[in-house]
Amino acid sequence: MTDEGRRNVRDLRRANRARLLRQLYFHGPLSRQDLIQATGLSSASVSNVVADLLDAGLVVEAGAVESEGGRPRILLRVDTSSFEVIGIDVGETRIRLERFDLGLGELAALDLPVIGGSLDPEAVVPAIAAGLAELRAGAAAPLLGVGIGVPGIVQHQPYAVVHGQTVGWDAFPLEERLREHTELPLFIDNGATTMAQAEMWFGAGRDVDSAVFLLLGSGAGAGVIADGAPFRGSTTSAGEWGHLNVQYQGRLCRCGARGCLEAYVGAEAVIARYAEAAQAAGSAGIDASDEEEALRLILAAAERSGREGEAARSVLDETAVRIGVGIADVVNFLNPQRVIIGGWAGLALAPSLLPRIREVVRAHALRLPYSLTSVDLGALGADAVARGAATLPVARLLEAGA
Amino acid sequence: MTDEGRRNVRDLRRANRARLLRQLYFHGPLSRQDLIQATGLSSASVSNVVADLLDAGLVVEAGAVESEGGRPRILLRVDTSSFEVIGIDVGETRIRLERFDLGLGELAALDLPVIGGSLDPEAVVPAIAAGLAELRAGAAAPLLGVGIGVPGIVQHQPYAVVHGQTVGWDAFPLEERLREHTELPLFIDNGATTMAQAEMWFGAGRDVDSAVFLLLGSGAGAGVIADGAPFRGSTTSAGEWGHLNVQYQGRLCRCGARGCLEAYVGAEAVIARYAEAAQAAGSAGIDASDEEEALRLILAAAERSGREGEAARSVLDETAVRIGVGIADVVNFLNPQRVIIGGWAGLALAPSLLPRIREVVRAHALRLPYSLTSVDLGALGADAVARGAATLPVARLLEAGA
DNA sequence: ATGACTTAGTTCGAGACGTGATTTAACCTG
DNA sequence: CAGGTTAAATCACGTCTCGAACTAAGTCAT
Repeated sequence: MTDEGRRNVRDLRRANRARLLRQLYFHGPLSRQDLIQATGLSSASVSNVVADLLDAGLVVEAGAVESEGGRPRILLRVDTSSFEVIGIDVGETRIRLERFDLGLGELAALDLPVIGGSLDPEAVVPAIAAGLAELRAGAAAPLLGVGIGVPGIVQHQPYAVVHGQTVGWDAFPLEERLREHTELPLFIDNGATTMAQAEMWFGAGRDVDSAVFLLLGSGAGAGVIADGAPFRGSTTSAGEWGHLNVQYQGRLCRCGARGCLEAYVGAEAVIARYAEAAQAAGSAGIDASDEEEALRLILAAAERSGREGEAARSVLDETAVRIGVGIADVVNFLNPQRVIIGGWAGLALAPSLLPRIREVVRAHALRLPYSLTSVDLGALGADAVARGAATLPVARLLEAGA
Repeated sequence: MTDEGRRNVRDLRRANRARLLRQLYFHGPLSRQDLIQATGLSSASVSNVVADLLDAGLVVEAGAVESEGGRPRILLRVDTSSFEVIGIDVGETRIRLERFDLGLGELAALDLPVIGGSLDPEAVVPAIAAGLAELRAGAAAPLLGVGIGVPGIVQHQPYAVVHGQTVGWDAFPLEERLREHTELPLFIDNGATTMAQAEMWFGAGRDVDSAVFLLLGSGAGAGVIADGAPFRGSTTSAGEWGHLNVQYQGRLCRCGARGCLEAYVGAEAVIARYAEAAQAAGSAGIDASDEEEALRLILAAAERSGREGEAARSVLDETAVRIGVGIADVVNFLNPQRVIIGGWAGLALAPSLLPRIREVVRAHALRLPYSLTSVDLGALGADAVARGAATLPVARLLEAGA
């Protein structure tokens, strides 16, 4: 039904240029011969299109492969220094800005703490603007654009508006507000989706084309990749994994509903549940300055014997069970080739909970989709959201082929 | 990452031919002028491509539109009599075969009861073969193919194998087995997906491009449409809505897990739950020869006063609540523009339960995705599965443009 | 009835593209 | 340095879409 697509011969060339560029970006360096093999185009066309790309400065020669009796193959690669991009992770506990080259090699980074643990959108805009200015100062190549991952649903109408129901962002016009501070192209998307894109390009999803990436931080979300591309639903709100209902009339979630997964498995929820359990057990609970430390203390407590350890182990076990059930839902409903757990809280919790999580998934998923999937940890660490945000302008470039 | 797509100028023509054919199929009859508007192609190209389609016999002239001072526009439409297709619904309670013209107008139908309420795959194959032979007898045009909707997960490896965990089909090689009886092209897919396709083309999804269709029969499944096309996951198992976990350690589901939605909302589950409730209340329960009658009796009982009515109302109310929660999950996670309830049980239950279902969805869904969606009844009735199956060969024709 | 006007559809020449065949380039071996 | 081998560029050809010119088929005023 979409009215996009090739119409005339020039669109055809654009598509073929994009195809070669993409191949070189993800599998380069390659020779022209390799490109013929990989794309099915004729040698004449590959020569022509490569000449285009060389002229545009997007691709450069990268040495030659040693000859085996004939003319040696000249290798080609994307010139990663031809453009730079900026990726921003607007998290509930901090804002992280990073500058990358076109190949997503990190060039500079900046961490801004969120003041008072509250993500006031009115404070976020000037913070990002200042960070952007600082990062741009060192750039050695034109900036392709700025990608931003946010903790909420993004609606393009046509300028990005963010609905962060759980962090108090009510239809905040982030794109328009940032537009006052910069003329750079802006790409705003849900943070879980950007994380998913980063893991697909460079991490745990490199070798599949359908996967679900769980972002466990203060809350819980997911990025869904289908057929190699982000699945966004009719707005971009697909992937609100944290608000699957796992318990009828269960715990109250900060979204206002009862029984959401996020009310059990996000860092905020785990900490709250531990506080309740500790109180019930008559022990002291924990005293931490922030969520990351609190989570570390709970994990440490679980190693100890006695009532305190018992409470921590029980809270963590239920966390694993709820995550496992949530993953089984995803496996049954979306049939991904892989489920990847990421986010700072996910990366902190999963190493010790993974066996239990897998056990629960096995018990609750249908046999066939279960047999075709696996549950693993993210490969990129906690900066995957910012890195994935930076892939957005690059993806645009690869699609356009210029 | 996909390696499909246009390469040379002939592929370009094929794509444009497909584009025009598709436009005529869904929005015809149209004049060449309308096609220029709709596709953005030049008048010259439209003339050429239309000439192709006329030569191929796929399109015919269909009168003219009255002139407004100039030469009248000649209308074009797809010749629906140029091909016929067969669609088959393999349901848990019956097998339905239908023959259609290319425009999915029904030409003939055949209903085969499932003997003994058990869907033995070894009995299904000869039944389908016999039904096919009977239906083909009356065909007046070449048969484009046979589409089959089945109650289970379909894996193409490369011939369709059906995993119907809840009906006891264990990797049944349906395509190979049917191949022994017919040389017609076979298109096998999950029944919920075919129903979704039918509703998208001709029913409740005509004006959107992202929707979820719930198939409530003996069990419960869903067909997911994203960007106008069926979402199939890495195999075709996406959409196993009935096995979302809605209650930790809840009722035992026939899939073997506990707390699946299907253990609460499928006809089989509703009848079982009513039997338990009636027994607990000391009333007689129901005595019906099949599931459809049983469901009717329960709905009728809910209209009566007294303990019996009370039990029925309570069972139906929980059914509505569970369906509502299951829909809220879908709304949050996939962000569809519409959620449509279909299937014979869904169509029987939903009229009376819809207000309660909507109330529960509202309470459990996030505000934004809730505000962008609606929950409604299917528009095509219970033969949507067979009709949707028949769309599969047609979809192939429209994609190929010849 | 006639001719001016209007709109629909076709034809024509130009420009762009991809392809297979041919030619040129660059290396190796003896 | 000649003969062989493989890579890359070039050429001639066919196909495509497009804009413009042209033909077809109506209406309307006179």
